[in-house]
Amino acid sequence: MAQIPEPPAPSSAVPSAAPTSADVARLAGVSRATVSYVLNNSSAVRISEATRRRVQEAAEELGYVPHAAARSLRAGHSRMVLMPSPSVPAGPLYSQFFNDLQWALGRLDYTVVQYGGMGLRGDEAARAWAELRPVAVIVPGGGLGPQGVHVLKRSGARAVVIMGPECIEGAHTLLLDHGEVGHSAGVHLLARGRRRIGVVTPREPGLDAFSGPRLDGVRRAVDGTAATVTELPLAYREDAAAGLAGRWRSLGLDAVFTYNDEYAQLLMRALQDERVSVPDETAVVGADDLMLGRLLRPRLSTVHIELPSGQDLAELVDRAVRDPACAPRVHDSLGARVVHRESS
Amino acid sequence: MAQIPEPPAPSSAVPSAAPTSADVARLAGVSRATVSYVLNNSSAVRISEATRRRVQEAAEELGYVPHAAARSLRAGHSRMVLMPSPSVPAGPLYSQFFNDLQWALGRLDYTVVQYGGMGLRGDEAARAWAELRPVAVIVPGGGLGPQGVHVLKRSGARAVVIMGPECIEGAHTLLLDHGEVGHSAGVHLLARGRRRIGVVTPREPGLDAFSGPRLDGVRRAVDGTAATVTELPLAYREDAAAGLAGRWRSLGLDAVFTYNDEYAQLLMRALQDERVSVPDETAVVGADDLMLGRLLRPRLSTVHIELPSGQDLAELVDRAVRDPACAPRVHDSLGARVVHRESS
DNA sequence: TTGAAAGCGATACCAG
DNA sequence: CTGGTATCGCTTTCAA
Repeated sequence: MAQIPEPPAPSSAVPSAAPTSADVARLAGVSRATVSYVLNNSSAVRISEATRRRVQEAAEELGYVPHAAARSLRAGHSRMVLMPSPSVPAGPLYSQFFNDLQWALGRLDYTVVQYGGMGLRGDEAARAWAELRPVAVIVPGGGLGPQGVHVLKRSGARAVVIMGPECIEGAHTLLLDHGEVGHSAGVHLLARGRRRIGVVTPREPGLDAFSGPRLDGVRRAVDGTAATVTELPLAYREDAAAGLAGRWRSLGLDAVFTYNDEYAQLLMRALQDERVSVPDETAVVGADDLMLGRLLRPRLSTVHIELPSGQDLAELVDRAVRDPACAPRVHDSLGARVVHRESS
Repeated sequence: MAQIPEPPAPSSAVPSAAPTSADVARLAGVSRATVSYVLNNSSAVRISEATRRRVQEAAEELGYVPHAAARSLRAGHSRMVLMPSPSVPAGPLYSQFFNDLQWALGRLDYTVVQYGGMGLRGDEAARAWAELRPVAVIVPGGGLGPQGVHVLKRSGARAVVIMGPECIEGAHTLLLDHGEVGHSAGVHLLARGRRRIGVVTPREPGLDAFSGPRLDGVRRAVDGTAATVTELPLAYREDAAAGLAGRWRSLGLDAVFTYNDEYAQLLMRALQDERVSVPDETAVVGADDLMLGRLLRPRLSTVHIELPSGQDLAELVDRAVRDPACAPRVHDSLGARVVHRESS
């Protein structure tokens, strides 16, 4: 099967096809098997130093890069940990967590891949993720049913970790009960003697998954007391905040819990521009304990959220991967506690 | 073809291996080829309605999920756009951009994958990325040489887009010259009559790639004038800011440009706690035009950065993929302009 | 110590 | 209209 050599490609044009291990083998004058042994440092077999060097030089010269898909197809598994990216731009809290996690999993020799699920919902998305045959999947936020988990496991995922409000059959769950966040805030405000509590919820779409439970948490806290809860939808814009602040006194509230510290900053600024005094007239409590809260005057009281560390989650994933028999557990995480500063 | 129903699998056990197209074919009583035709809606071939339904039902029943690696191995290409994730937690500006981009590429039927390169540098990393055989690679930040670009192209990447300070042979480049950011700020401060300019640079590692050029930009702006530039390293912590503010008057500065709005907020707060008046005694200019700047009092002057839209970049990628002959171009982007508010 | 060859799962060509 | 079959690039067992 004589092969006509291709003409040398012009240097700036599209380079000829990527070299395969067969090309390396040919150049080194050995078989593909030998190439594989050398390049993977296979300990099951001893290769002479001379051959080893010839292969390595050939690989270097051709700029050989192994084909991950072919490899994992053959191996029947990969070390890819898949993490669908959230559909809304993540906050600083999440970014930090994700970075830690990525680093920690990297140290354990996993490859973290953040995948744009794009519009697919729940069990639909699970199918798309399963096509990649990841060894583990970490799903931030809910929306994945037992069906989806099953699909993933069937397709080879040895661990499915859900970070969300409810635990799902078959999956490890990091129970992130955002209700606790609102609840803490509510309890705190009640204890400070506040009775008419406003709750700012973002008008921005996609945040409902968090803001809903946080609101409910406040409701739960005041349940059975004489206090009231008023929902205050607010877009993250100056004019919207000014509007809300403008009719603030007519609302007759003596406290407000905002979705997070950023909304608190927005509202507090608008209230101050309206000469509504904080905390005397209205107490303000934010959430997420961002740095900016410490920089406000008065300093912002906030609900600190203790996420599991990236390190911890990485270890959980690794354990589950190595021992798939290990029963999916529910981990009650997300400690929420109020950091009392000056605004309440 | 009577099929003995499998006993219901124990719900919590590891499911049996993922079904392949061969399993579907067997259950439907057809060949694997037919399965492939049906499931891909192949128009090159006509399949009877009856067969079509049988195949689809079989696939449904088995919970068949195609194997992406096998598919792209066979096809010789994928529609994966790879984007190495930055090594430092990204700011809000970048998050927003990335989300747009992901969405826009999704609409063009690409799959965006953010990949944790983890510690590998430059051309080393390129090899790791090339293993995935992506159809395009978008690299935020520099650090990739012509070699790396070549490796990627050889391995099948039809487009390599670099978002960084210098243009690289063979790659499309979005020239993000952060020097312009500092330059605008410097020019602005000079025009406002300031002569002794401090520049806050983050002590946090990993931000040097941005803060260095921004600092140099200010230097360039004052070059040939009587004005001076003083670098002020600052960690993003309250105590560090208080320390800097404490010795502020001894520095004898009449203006400061901070790395970004967040550092500006941190410093401004500390200055105000020290009764240093802004802008009378010291003008403050931030960068990135974040919402928080508008909420400070005095309102923060800042350098607004016009990133290319995710939409635009997605179209650039798509064009380059469809027509690889299209010469790599350098796109001068990142318009930087000062938004003058009250702090300067 | 090295080589030949059998697949991994999906697709597309060419016969029937 | 449908079924064999070669093939993508790589790993690994078995023979030489």
